[in-house]
This record gives sequence, C-alpha cells and structure tokens, in this order.
Amino acid sequence: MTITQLKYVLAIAEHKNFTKAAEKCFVTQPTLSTQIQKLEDELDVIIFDRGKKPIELTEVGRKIVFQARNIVNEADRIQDIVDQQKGFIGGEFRLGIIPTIMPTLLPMFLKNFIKKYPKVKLKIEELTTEEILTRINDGHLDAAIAATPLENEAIKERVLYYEPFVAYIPDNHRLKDRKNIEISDLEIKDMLLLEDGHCFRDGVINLCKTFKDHEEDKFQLESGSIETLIKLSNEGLGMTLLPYLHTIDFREKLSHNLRHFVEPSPAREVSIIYHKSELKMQIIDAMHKVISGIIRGAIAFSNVEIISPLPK
Amino acid sequence: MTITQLKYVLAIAEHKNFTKAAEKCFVTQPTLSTQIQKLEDELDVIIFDRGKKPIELTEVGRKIVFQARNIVNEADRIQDIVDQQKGFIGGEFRLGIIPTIMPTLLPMFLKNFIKKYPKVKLKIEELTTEEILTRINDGHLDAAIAATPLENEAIKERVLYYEPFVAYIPDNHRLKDRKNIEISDLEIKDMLLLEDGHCFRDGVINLCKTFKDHEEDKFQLESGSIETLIKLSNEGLGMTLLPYLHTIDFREKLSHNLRHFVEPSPAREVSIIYHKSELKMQIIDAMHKVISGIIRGAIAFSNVEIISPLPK
DNA sequence: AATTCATCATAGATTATGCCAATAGATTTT
DNA sequence: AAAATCTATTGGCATAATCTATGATGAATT
Repeated sequence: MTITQLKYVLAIAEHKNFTKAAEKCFVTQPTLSTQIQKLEDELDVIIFDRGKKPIELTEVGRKIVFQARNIVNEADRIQDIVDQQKGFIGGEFRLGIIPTIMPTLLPMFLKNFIKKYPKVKLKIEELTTEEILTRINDGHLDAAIAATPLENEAIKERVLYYEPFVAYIPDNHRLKDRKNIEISDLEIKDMLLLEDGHCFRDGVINLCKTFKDHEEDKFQLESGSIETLIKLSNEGLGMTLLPYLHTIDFREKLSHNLRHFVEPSPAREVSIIYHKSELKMQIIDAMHKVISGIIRGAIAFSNVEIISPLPK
Repeated sequence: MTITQLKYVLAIAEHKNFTKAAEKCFVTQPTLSTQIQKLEDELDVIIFDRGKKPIELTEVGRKIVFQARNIVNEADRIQDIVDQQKGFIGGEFRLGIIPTIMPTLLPMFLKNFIKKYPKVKLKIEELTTEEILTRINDGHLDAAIAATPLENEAIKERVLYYEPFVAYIPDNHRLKDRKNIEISDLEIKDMLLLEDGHCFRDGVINLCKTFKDHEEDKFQLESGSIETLIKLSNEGLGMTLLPYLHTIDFREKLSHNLRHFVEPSPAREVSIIYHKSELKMQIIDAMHKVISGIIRGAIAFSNVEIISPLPK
C-alpha cells in the first residue's frame, strides 16, 4: 500500500470514473487500473464495484476511502510542518467567500495580502455557506470566509470581525422619520430579502423571528444581490437590511436612507473557517492577521448582538 | 514521500542508529541511508543530525517523526478495516499485563481465548503500568490489562471487572479475631507493601490515606511479589492486602487468615486499555468478551468502592 | 441487429525505484 | 596508530510504476 495508491482511490471515488480520475492524477487510465488492482489484491477486498455505471464504492470501499482521506491529509501535513518550520508562507491556497461578503471585503484586503505574501497563489471562489462546508470537508477548499457560528463538528472558526446590520429605509416607509431603529420595529412582511441560499437572508429572518413569529411564504420580493435589494427598496417596495461594510462608501444621497440600530446592534459574526485538521495553518494565520488588521480601522462597534446565520 | 520511508524514519528515531533500525526493518543499512536522504531532499530539510552520537533528531525532525507515527498508524488501520469487514480476528496481538494481575488472570482466560481465536498470535509481556503506557503510545503494545482509571489523554479504557481487596491477617495480628474489617482499621505502619512501581502498592497506600495521613518512609517491609508478601506476613511481620483473585484458590490453612472488608469493599478497577486510535479493535473486543465472561463466574461482588491505582 | 461510444482491463515495452553487496569515509574507542 | 563502529557512496540487479496500444464489455444510437 502506498500513499500514491490511496490518492488514486480518492480520485476515483470522487469522479466515479477511472479515466477522469487519471487525468486529475496526471497519469494514464491503465496506471490507475493496475494500481487499484494491486491494492485490492494486497488487501484482498474489492474497493470499487465496476459493474455499476457510474462506478460505485463497495461497503468496505467506503470505509477505505474515508481512511485514505485521513492518511492523505496527514501526509500533506508533513510538507506543512516543513513550511511552518521554515517560516515559508506560500503555495496554492483556495479560499471560498460567501456572496454577501465577497464584494466588500475582498477589495479591502486582497491587494494588501498579495503584496505581503507574494508567494501564496490565491484561488478565490464565491460560494454559498453550504457549498463551502462541502468543499472544506472534501479538501477542495483550504479555508473560507463566512458568517458564523456554524456549529459544524469538522470545521474550526476564527472570528475576523462583527459586522452590524444597517437598515435601509426608503423615503415612503413608515420608519422613515426615525433616527435609530430597534429590532422590534422590524416586520418581516415589508422586508426585502435575498434569495434562498444566502445566509444573510437567514440571518435577517432569524432577527425578525426574535420578536415576531411570521408565517412562511409571506415574503414580498427576493433578490440575488444586495445592489438590487437597494434598488427595489428605492422603488418603494419595502425596507431592507444591509451588512455594515456595504454602506460605508454610500454617497450622500443613499446614506440619507440608512438607519442604525440602537445598541446592542444586531450583527453577523464573520470568521475565517477551515478544516479541523488545520492544514496550511500558517497561511490561515497570515490571512487572519491581515484581515482583522484592516477591519479594525473600518468597523468600530463594540456593543453588538450576534445573529445566527443558520436557517431554522 | 512513501509510507515505507516514514516507517524507516520511525525506526531510526527509535533506535538512534541506522544499522539497528535497518535490521528491524529487514533491509540493509544503505537502503535506509538512501531512502532517508531521498525524503530529506524531497522535503528539503534535515531530519536527523548525524553529527551527534548517538544520532539526534533535528527540531523539525521531531515534528516529522510525530506526524509520521500518525500516518503509519492510520495506514495500518486500513488492514484493520478490511479485517473487521471480513470478521477476521487474527494476526499478531501484543498484550501487556501488570504483575499483580498476570499470574491470576492469565491462566483463567488464556486457554479459552486461544481456543476461540486460534488465528491471533498473542505476545504477552508482564510490565508495570508506567511501561505499559509508554509502549501503548509508541505502538509497541496493542493493548494491556491494568488497574484503572489512569486519566491518560491518549488511552482508552474498557472495564473488565472490579476486584475487591482482601485483607490477609497473620495469627499474631491485632485484627486476628475480627470477622470483617473496615478501611478505618488499616494502619500503614503494620502493612506489608509491594515494592515501588507496582500500582497495587499505590492503591493500598491510597486506601490507607483515605482515613489516616501517614509519613512517607515508614513502611516496614517491601516485596516484589504477592507470594512473598504472604510469607512475610506469616512470619508475623504485619498484615497485608491482596487482590481477590489471588485468594480464591487458597487452601484451607491460608484462608483462615483472610478477612473481607465490610461493604462497600475497596476494590481496584481492572480494564483492558488501548490507544485512542483504536487499532485492532476487533481483537480488543474479542478479548474483552472472553475475559468478562469468565470473570462473571468468579467475582460476584456488586457493592465496591474503587481505589485509584495512581501514586499521588 | 449492427454500429458507435464510453469505459475499464490487459499486454508488452520503457523508465524509475528500491534494494543489496561491496566499499569508502568519518568518528570514536582501544 | 590501529581497530571498531557508523554512515555515505557506488554500481548493479530486480521489481514496480507508468506508458502506449489494444482488447473486452456494456450502453446508447443508428
């Protein structure tokens, strides 16, 4: 049994196809065939059921794949140990970011980060929280930035900052003349929400739930982006809530419509999250440092109440 | 990087000597030399400092060794998964037993066990608790039978039975005429103890401590075996405590000197212990089943008070 | 039913790797 | 200084991994 063989097993288990897996491993398909056979012979079990299309794992195959992932992860960790020892911060780093954080946070820290750590090859993807969790667990992401806490056994979180919710109240709205607003002012029925799948949507729903029960399916209008949300609101279709960072470079005109919450303001907790195996921890540390340094200058709230990003 | 190379690293780290490590790995010394060099080149670090005699690990080498042990353990686990799947109970199994359990428990279950699981090649060693802990952690033992609880982070315990302490009172002793005795009757100064290093000794000391503080170094006589303890006691040198199983086949003459404790009798907890990685768990399960089945017939106490086997 | 396509297995050749024996080189012990 | 004890190096051999080419199988298509 070799680590290479285990990597082949993982690739085939993932792609359910020898040919595609072979490509990903940068070898030919017969190589995979023979190596898998060798491993199966050595262990004297069948790992893959080639009878089914697409290929399926046998029962023991599933267990072996699980364990193989452990081993391969732990083996990758050795390079990590060496990098850490050398103080080397570099290599490929795949980062996921949820859509409601991506457009505001990324421009703030990206330039800074790549300047400070030029050897890190960042691959950034915009993904929903759900997709992020899957990909961190299967090793396709090294870390991600998302709203927390996530209560996920396999994933660790490190808080970057707390981002208050800010209300956007259109001119014709009943709350228009209030200087500050309170959670109890919120009514789910005149609240514009993001589409399903955004955890910011779930955060807002949780917030409203806190004070008033609501009937599902009464949401008026839903949108895929916060920019659209603001436009819909300007059309007089309701108020909405925005993450604080989205509001800091609002022009004079738009900022007229913003209302902050009375303290403790509801806020989302934004964290860098990663697999509990703590692979590439040096890079995660570096990124944490850069981001929280930058945010310290941008968000100065201290008294906030954290709203869960998870759907109930 | 291959699993084989990691095994070589572990062997050298253990023996601090390429030549000896090579023997243990059943290869020649040049093989180790070249393989270690290849690994060091690949990682671009030095793992072993060959300048020192005997060889020493570098700082990063220590971390690599730690991680290598993880990987090798996890890799061994794959064969385990396969065995488990097939219901195969076999292979080498290295069991440690502490001296005060070995002579009584072993004859009770050994024959039974090897008859039921003939494919298991048992290697049994008599070791102190301390030695057992070291060897379970470095992988030289698969499991052990010892007095618990041990409060060791890396080791799991599974209780086999509770073994009451029985007092052995020589004819001339102040407690001679008592039918049963109590913990408060015990005085450390007329108590014969095993030598240092036996956890049964520590258990007895803890028991006496419960009611009376004692000054160290007041122990009268110490012995390396329980048989000797009894003989010393017969010489009128003091009373002693014995584990229950040691007393069950006492002849008429000796059993005159036994006194049981009033309930709840002090007892030691005897467990099969193993590394938290749970390697060879099928065999551990099998052994647990056999032993606790046999003991059920031999020890029928229900109301006991567990005495810690750890020195304070 | 025949053909095409997709996919995994097999065969033979080539390359890379692991291992050994012999021996050199370095360091410590006698 | 010689002997002993280690680790490193070299060259050769056997094995193993991989490649190309091709075969076999089954599903989809004509």
